[in-house]
Amino acid sequence: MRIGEVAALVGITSRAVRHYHHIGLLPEPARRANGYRAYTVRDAVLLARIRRLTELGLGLDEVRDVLADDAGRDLAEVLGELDADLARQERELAERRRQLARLLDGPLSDLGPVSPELAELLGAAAATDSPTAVKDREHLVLLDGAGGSAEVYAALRPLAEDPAVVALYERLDELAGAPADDPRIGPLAAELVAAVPAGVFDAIPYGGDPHPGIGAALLADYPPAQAEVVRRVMAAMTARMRERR
Amino acid sequence: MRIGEVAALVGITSRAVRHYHHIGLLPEPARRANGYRAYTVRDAVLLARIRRLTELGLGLDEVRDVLADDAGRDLAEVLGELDADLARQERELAERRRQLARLLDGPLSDLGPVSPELAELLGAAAATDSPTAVKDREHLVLLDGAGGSAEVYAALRPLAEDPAVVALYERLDELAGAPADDPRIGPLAAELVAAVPAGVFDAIPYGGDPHPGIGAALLADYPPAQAEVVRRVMAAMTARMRERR
DNA sequence: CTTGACCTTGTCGTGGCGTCAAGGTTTCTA
DNA sequence: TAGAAACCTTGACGCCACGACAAGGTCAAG
Repeated sequence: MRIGEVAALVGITSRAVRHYHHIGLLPEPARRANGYRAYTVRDAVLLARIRRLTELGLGLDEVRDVLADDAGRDLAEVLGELDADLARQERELAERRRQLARLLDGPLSDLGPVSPELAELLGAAAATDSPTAVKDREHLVLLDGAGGSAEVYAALRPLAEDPAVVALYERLDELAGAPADDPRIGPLAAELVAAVPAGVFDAIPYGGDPHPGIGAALLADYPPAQAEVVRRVMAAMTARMRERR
Repeated sequence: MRIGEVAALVGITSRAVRHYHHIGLLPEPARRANGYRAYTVRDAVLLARIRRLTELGLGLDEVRDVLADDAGRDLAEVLGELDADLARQERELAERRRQLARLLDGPLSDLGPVSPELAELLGAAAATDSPTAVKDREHLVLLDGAGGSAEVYAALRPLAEDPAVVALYERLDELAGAPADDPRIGPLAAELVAAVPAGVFDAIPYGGDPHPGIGAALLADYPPAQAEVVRRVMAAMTARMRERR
């Protein structure tokens, strides 16, 4: 048989057969005078075994191992491992599908896919065009990906529903062009801190300061006066969280 | 933020972030004086979205598409396709696991994993060390991989169980060193053809001659006298099968 | 001043082949 | 008898999402 014939017989491509030669899985057969490979029935039988094993999901080097020790004992062992592997993959797949279903079930945030808990919180929040409010929500989305906790969201719920919070955001917006020593900074920071429900501090998982660069980048994201407010609010909050421990 | 910080924040590796830059999925941020990349919160938010999408199983170019059209419409569409794809993969996985279970359930042939139907037939066949019998079974295993039919196996069942067939194989063995004109060839071929149950011809799916090289290789697998017997048996069988159509 | 933890660019490797490229051989057909 | 179609040969690159390594430069702490 020529290579195309043996390949068609066992149901694979000639390229695959050549590949098996290349990696030493199948010995090179004799050649005809014109250089064509001349396959025997034995080669075809071997190829058929290779095909069945690869179709089960074995890698080519696993196939080589199985073919090497002719004993069926090793085959059973490898197949056992393979089944465990497939079971694991199946679980992962099912898990991803569950995540997907949860995403498709709820409303799709325009900030991308988020956890259903956060999506619910964002949906409950008062609608506003305030730029700082939008930024704040982006930060929530960011933390959501970094393992945001449903308890924090629950604790934030009353804050999100409070219509008064919109006014606070708007006062923050007004500081966009203000200098870093604007007199409105102090009072606004104090009011913001006071607005945060006490339960939030208990819910936030406190795992030590992560990286100094992150806080700096957060502040760099705001114009000077706003950054100063944010700095004060964060300082007050971390201080209060440190008290708790 | 430096690259390691933003990577840790969103839960990926710095290498992945650089990769996203390389393929244009994430724009290169500004550099500090020392050449380090300086990431903003916006970058982190983008990376978090990328991470969530890739974790769902999207490819990076699909992620790019989703991020490109900011509309949530396209996202739902892509996620729908993705779910269909995952469902397909899940079915394939389950199918492979079923095959595996069937293999592990029955006895493992020393010729490698075969369909349970063929395994059953081989188990029922009379035990023998005859080389031509072994070869014959290898051919069955080969055809099994090429979509062997359970009906053929059922039709062969009485032949396999017949103790007289062992004697036929042994007479074929004896022709190993004989010349191509040995007088035992004719009678043996006739008896072999007569031994094949009529039902086999109905069961064999006849799809025209596949490739001439295959038959030639089959004959080349035998010494001259045996090859002549095989040639006659096959000629008789194909002739009878052609009659049927 | 060293140590160690970062950062930079660039390149190779992964798995199982698919897909050209640039030829040579064989066989069928006009 | 020529030419086209269908084979075959070796060789090399592409895929996908990075991991691992090399060979440096940078920075803060002890």
